[in-house]
Amino acid sequence: MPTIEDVARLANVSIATVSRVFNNKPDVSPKTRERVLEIAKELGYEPSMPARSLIKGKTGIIGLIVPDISNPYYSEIVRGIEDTCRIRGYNVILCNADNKREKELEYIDILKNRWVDGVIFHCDYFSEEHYEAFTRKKIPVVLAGRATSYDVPYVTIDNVKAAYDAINYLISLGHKRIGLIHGPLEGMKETVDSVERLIGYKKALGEAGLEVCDELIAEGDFKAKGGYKAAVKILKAGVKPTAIFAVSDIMAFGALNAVFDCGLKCPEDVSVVGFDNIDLSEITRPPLTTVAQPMYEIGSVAADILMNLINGESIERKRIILDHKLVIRNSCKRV
Amino acid sequence: MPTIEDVARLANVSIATVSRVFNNKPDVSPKTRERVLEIAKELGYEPSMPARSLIKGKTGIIGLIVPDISNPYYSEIVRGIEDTCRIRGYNVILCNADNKREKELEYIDILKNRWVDGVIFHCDYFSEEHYEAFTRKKIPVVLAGRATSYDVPYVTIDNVKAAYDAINYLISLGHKRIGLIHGPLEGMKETVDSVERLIGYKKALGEAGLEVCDELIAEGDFKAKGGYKAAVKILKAGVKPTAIFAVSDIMAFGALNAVFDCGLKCPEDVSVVGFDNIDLSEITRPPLTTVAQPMYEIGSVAADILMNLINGESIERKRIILDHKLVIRNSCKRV
DNA sequence: GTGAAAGCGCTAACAG
DNA sequence: CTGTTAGCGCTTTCAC
Repeated sequence: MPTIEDVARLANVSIATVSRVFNNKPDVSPKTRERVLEIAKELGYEPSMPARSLIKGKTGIIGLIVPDISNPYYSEIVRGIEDTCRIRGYNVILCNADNKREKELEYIDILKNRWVDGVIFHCDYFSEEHYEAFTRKKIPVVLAGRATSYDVPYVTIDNVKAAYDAINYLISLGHKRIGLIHGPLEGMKETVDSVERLIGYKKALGEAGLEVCDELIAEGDFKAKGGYKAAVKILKAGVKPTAIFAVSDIMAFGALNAVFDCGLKCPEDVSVVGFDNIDLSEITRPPLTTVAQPMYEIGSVAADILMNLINGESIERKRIILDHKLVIRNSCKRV
Repeated sequence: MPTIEDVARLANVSIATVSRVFNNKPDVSPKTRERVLEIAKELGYEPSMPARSLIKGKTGIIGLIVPDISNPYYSEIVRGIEDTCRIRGYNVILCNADNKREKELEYIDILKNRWVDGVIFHCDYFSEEHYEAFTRKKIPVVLAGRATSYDVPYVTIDNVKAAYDAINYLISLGHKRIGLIHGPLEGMKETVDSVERLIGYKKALGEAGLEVCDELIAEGDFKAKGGYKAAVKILKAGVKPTAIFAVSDIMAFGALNAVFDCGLKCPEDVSVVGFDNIDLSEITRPPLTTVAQPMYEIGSVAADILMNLINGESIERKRIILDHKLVIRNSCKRV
């Protein structure tokens, strides 16, 4: 590995000059610049980032903490983040934390020691402990896909409204007994997807004068099997639902199968609505009607905000609510 | 941000001693150690990784170049890699390269400048150019999910055998007209998944005395829509296939729908076999029979090999072929 | 325009 | 056991 000194020696200049060339500083004569570049190329020299980081106090790296990269919802967000960072010359350190407080805190620590310029964080519930950790360590942070009342920038969607829209659609189709499959509730903290969507669900029912029936509400785990089991539970309950709203597409996939396995048909007997609009949601049979949220954009916007924050640029808005959209396919029917 | 010096001053010791404490060197008196630790904790001091990297010539970071993290197949591999690295104290820089030579090379460059200790690489075809880049820059590299004839460690499965097994299964069920949906062929380089699986397909047919019919072979793009189109093409061809083998589950999902949309039933009229065994493959209707490959393990083993390589430990085997397994569900039927 | 020198925060001999 | 010192490779004054 050639260093700046090797280049300087062979080019008959000082290391300061080489440094100037590689930092595009103006005061270097064209001749010298050319010669330095030539020698550097010959040697295959390129500046060492760690050395640069040490002196500048910046690494050009951002940390990314997500629950689980193997989940399509997150991997799409991550895609948006990485793409956006790449464009602006940042690299991303990926951290899977499985929503475990302990792992998250450990990663925050590690990232801090690595001098990352900032981190994008995604967890089910952004707690005081999290806020404390970032604040104490003075790490710029933005939340992707999660809101918070703490003074931390975030980009997400309006989950209450999104669920509300989905249920209203079902109601507009004449459904009266609508089941709901939510995910883990995290002690009913308000800023958790499932809780917010549950609120939207109840709100819509309430406004339509429909009763909220506990038998129609079941807990899943954001996985297909969990969705399946929850759907079976709802389907086998006393009140026969004519529709089921699962707060994630993956769970909706499970629900779709549960419907069939219970000897029913979707959408003829039971309508199903999902949430997320992941790629695969259009290839189920029937194609899934779902609430689309812009995963890629959530990641991309979050990354942009973080990088602006890092570079001291002013942020117009710290709390960004992106639009969701009901994508109507063929899993719902008028009753 | 407190530095080692701050701690040294307040603890009344030299920075060398503080360094010793944080590197668990033996020759520090328990008293001193304790005092140093206490002060460090008070100050919230932890060693700076960039500084450490600079002096040690190692960063504890490994680079990870994959085509696309938002693809479930890759994200599962990545999961295995990250988990395994985490356990051994390494962090991972994630790079999406979309199989674009240019992006890959650029990332290799960046990772080199960042002094990553090694990289795990995944691309459709490992070319001379790639090999050259890693060799010239002296970056330890291991391929995950891809074989090569170059002197580079890799961990993958036997794609020829895997496809061969799948087709033989179909043949054993009495199928004679078996369609194949492959992915892009990359100029027919041998070490490409699709090419290898195509070879296995032909081999099985050949051994069974069945003819390879071009009309039964179509190209997809590893996406559901591509699989759908390819399946339609095969289904509408002159020779009516009784089975279709798609070399990825996602394409098989598309094929499943194509079958239905052509007014046929799976498995009654057409059997379908996929490849990968991603999570979702068991929730299709019918549940997909598929060739399972151990994505997580591929990543995990590749990471282990790389870290051993980095630490100069001897590698028992540089070329690891993990087992695949035919997972029989309900998408195939005897004819 | 260019060079000399002082660090960035840390580790690793080498003394004592 | 502990301190002193010389860098790791680079950027950034401050002179010339």
